[in-house]
Amino acid sequence: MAHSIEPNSTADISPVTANDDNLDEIEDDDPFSKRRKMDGGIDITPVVKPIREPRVVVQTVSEVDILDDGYRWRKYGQKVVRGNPNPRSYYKCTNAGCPVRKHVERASHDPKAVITTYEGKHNHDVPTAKTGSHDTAGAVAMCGPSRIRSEENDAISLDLGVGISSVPEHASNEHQQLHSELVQSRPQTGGSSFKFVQPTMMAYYGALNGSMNQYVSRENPSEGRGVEITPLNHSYAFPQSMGRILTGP
DNA sequence: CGTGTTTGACCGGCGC
DNA sequence: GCGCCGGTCAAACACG
Repeated sequence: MAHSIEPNSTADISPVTANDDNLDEIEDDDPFSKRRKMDGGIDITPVVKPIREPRVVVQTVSEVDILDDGYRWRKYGQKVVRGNPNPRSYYKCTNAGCPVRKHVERASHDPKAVITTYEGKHNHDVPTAKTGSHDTAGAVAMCGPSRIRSEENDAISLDLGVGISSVPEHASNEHQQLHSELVQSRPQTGGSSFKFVQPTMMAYYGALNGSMNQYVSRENPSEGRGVEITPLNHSYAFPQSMGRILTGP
């Protein structure tokens, strides 16, 4: 049992929009600021910062936990959390000034299910190739679904459209959050209560920062739970990753 | 040499 | 007030 993520019984696709009334205050400056200063430093974080980062949870079925979304991540920690024998890894975007973090953990009941939680918005373009070492010449200033690059590896490619360029000057932050929160919350202990969306075929494109969050779900929403409906046979453009996007407050 | 990973410790929040 | 748990930092280490 554990926290069963069963879209089956619960509504899997229900726009939650929990508190969209306040979700707006997205700080595009620096959502995260170090809050603690241990070495005698004075904490310079006067105001309470209700961290309201857009949080996108993507569940994928894969043997690798590396979801290659085109960005470079640096692991900064790993911890075993309760309710899950598998350790959770913490990553940060290596781009300077990019506050985006992501947590990766495997579902306790599904060794193949990888839950990736993205937090924050990238304020830069995708570095393109990871090892290409080529500048971001082709950084694709995309504003929407664009590339689903699959590193011919085991890494999964996921495109979380980002790019501040998408939203030129509408920094007025309208309620541009991911309304894509789909639901499935489990008020249970040790469980995780999150909402998830399931694009089924991993075709999800969410513009974190922007006014656009579009998920493109290929095929109809299967009702399978974590189902690995993903054809692991093909070296398809999208590898074995069918993901569900979950977003939580 | 530079970059990224690993690992232990520490801090802060929350619940009891 | 105490203890637990999640999250983050920083030093050391490994690899390319």
